[in-house]
Amino acid sequence: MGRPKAARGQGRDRVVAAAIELFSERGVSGTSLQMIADRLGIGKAAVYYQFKTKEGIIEAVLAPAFEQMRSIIADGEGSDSPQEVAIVGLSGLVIAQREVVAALSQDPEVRRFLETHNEASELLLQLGAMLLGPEPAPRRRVAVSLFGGGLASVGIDPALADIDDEALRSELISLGQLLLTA
Amino acid sequence: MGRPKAARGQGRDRVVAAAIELFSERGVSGTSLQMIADRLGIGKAAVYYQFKTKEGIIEAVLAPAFEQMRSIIADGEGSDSPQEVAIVGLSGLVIAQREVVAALSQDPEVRRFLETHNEASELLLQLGAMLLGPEPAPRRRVAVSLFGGGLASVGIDPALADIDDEALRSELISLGQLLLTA
DNA sequence: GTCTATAGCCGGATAGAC
DNA sequence: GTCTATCCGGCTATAGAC
Repeated sequence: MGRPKAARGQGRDRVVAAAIELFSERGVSGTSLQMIADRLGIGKAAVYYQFKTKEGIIEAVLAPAFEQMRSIIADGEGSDSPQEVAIVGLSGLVIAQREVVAALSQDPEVRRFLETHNEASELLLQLGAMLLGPEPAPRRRVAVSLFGGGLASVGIDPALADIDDEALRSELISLGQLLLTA
Repeated sequence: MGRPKAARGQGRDRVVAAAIELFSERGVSGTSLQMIADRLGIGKAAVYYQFKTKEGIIEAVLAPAFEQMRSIIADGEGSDSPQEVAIVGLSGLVIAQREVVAALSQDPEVRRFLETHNEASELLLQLGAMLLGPEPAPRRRVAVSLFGGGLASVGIDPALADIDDEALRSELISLGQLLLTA
């Protein structure tokens, strides 16, 4: 019992925070456990104490974003406009987790990770379906792909760093509606 | 003299073609020279005969895309609507070089490459300026980022594989105009 | 919880035979 | 132009001291 409960998990959280920074700067493949350890000022083996494998770190980095996606999907199921829910929800997700979303959707290593984790790919498919709606025409399908890919890159675009979160969020929602109701 | 001229450069071209495939599947950091050699059925040292460094391969992969960007910029300079030229030109670029464009704009290793090659970053800045126009409002700036990032991901989206090039190109142009004139 | 040390593998890159 | 062999360094991961 030595230590207060509040301290538990801090080590893990610090590793995850450093990993997010590095993943978005250098990509997952370009980030070594040594780099994560160096950024925290600890040794490589100390990182292994928190996570037994690099894949475990990837999992922990992605977890909160997937949690938020689950909640968007749940919201959409009770709604009469799932598309609207998805546009608003995903715009909020990008704002809330800029770096994570970038790593999430743009990194090839993460794509490979998803291929071996069907529950996660399933979430992405469901969100895609919400945006597409029933029997989408080619134009809508292109628009969904454009919006999805664009969202991720907006999250990390340094050229937009001066725009505050609320303004960015409302622009994204409005541009999403423009694209997907065209 | 032994060999017909047509054969010259074939070795290099084969390496570049294999590299493009692998870069878009696994990212630049996730692709080793051994993988490139294996895909061609040759040894690693044979790849080094064509390119002295991995960076040389990256350069050769990106070169045609940058060439096309230069030509878009040149077209825009004589036009009274550079924004239109950029939308049409970039949509065509995505179609012409789907995999290259993906690696180009989404890979962290390529971003690092660009930081050390100012001529290339300069081209991207000029294209960005063409899309933005003079004194862009925040909404336009977000739209440009969304369009740029979205374009790249449309190029590699397997869900759009059944849409033929000409249809995709015209949808992209039309969606680009919608976004950027809003 | 963090360290040093080490195992074992794979990375980029080079030399030299064929 | 392709090969084998090799160098050296960095990688993930583990073992064991503190």
